[in-house]
Amino acid sequence: MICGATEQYPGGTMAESGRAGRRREWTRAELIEIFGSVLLFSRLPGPQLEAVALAAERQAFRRGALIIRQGTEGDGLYVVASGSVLVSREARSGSKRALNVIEAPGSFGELALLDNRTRSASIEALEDSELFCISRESFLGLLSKDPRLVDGLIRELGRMIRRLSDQVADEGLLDLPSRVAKTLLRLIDHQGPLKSGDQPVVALTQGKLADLAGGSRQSVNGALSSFVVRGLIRIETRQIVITDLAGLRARAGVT
Amino acid sequence: MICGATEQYPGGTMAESGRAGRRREWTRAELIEIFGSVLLFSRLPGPQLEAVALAAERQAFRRGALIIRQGTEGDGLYVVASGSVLVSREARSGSKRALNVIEAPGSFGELALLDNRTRSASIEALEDSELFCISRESFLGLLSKDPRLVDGLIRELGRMIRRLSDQVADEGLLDLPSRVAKTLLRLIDHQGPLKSGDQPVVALTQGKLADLAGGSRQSVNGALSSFVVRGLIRIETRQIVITDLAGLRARAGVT
DNA sequence: CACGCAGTGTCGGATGCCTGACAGATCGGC
DNA sequence: GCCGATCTGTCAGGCATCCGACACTGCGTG
Repeated sequence: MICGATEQYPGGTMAESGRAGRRREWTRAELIEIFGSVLLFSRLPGPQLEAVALAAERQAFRRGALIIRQGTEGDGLYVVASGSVLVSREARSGSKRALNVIEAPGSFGELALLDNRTRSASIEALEDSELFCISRESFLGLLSKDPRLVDGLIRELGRMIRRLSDQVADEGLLDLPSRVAKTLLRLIDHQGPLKSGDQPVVALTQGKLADLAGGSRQSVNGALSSFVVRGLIRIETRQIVITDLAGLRARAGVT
Repeated sequence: MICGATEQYPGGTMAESGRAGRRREWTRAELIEIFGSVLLFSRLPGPQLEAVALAAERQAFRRGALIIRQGTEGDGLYVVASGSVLVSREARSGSKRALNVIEAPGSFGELALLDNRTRSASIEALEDSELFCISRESFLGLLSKDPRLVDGLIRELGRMIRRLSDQVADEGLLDLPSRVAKTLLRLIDHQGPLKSGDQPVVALTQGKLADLAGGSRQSVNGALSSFVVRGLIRIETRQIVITDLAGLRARAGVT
């Protein structure tokens, strides 16, 4: 057991459930495609990518499953191959604050590579998802063999810092509706460019969106309703469709 | 002019003003001491530290001077040799949010090394301060010559991420008094261990502390007053003395 | 197919925090 | 040593947001 708990399907087979469901193994080409799309590994050529993928342990999680519990031991880096996960921190009081959503292809757990502290956040699967887990030891081995990985790591960390600085600054500087708008924009712009004609979609319950925006579910619902009135978005169950991207940008106060 | 604007003393000599005042040049030993204490350079041996110091341009700033303006061009890394600086972001509206205080010995501007974007935050001198500025070009040169620098950079970035994650989570999860308490704790624990007998001191005006904690000056003042009543702190002009560290930790909700 | 649970929409009261205002204290420059 | 600017302390009014409550909808599960 390289990467901690693996009993993600406690006594049952994985149910096919929407687009995330997937039982077959990945082909070599697919793996290279996925790992190469992760910023951390983006500088690596094909063969090295394959080596990374080989060092990883495949794991699958159902929608809602807890992948990492904040405060526990664990030193693995995870690559999200399919599906998406929610990064959140919880206070002693039980209330929790969501920090980020990571969609395939993406990665999380980079911090555990740098120090040996306990997990700083909890990770939950937003849909049925498949992850690849690479132990700290394996990663450091790869790192020493290929300095291009260092480059990717630094870029990844830099991006995280910019994002987090933004979030801290927005918090308390913007009112809730603006924060909601900004959160929506943040979520759609780090899911790649969309196919032409399609409208960007944020697939989250309003509750989780509220955790991300730092407000109560009710208030976020109110903000969203006001956006609907102005034709900026359309609300569907478990997801929000952006119908007027420019208008939403304006509402968020982005130039 | 390697590191941007340098006219920090517009037509005047630097006034001796408290502990920060300092006119003479630094000795080689002092430079090594300072640079070696910066996490970014902590892994480098003496000779390399000296090389780094030689690549840096010395600059001095008066209390209150604007060192970097958010949104401007600039690619230098700064080392704080004496004094302290405030990192903050401002919104279009003019209101600003302080992110962090960096005291000597410390560094800022690491992000500019990673990408070529404009400055993501403004930097202001909290006291008369002396900085050493290293251009991106110089730094990358040093980086390629000594891989130990990479190690330091990654550690530095990792620490920033943990700190920022904490801040985002606290925001909106804690009420203002708790946030104020936590901000005070954060400020004193990354200024090194104190001499025995001394009580930790946070040298900030209540206004700037409010910017850091994400509240209004008035509310922060109220929170501080309540701490005084409970004997946790003592308020002096332009600084706050922690008289009951354990009590303050409890108030912040830290175990 | 029917039930249960999760998600959505909406109220109204309670309140923490902000805004604006002002007086006294302290600092720093002339 | 004086004076302006900065900093601290405090109050009252207003409002954004939270919280608890409840009805309705729709998904997925047995």
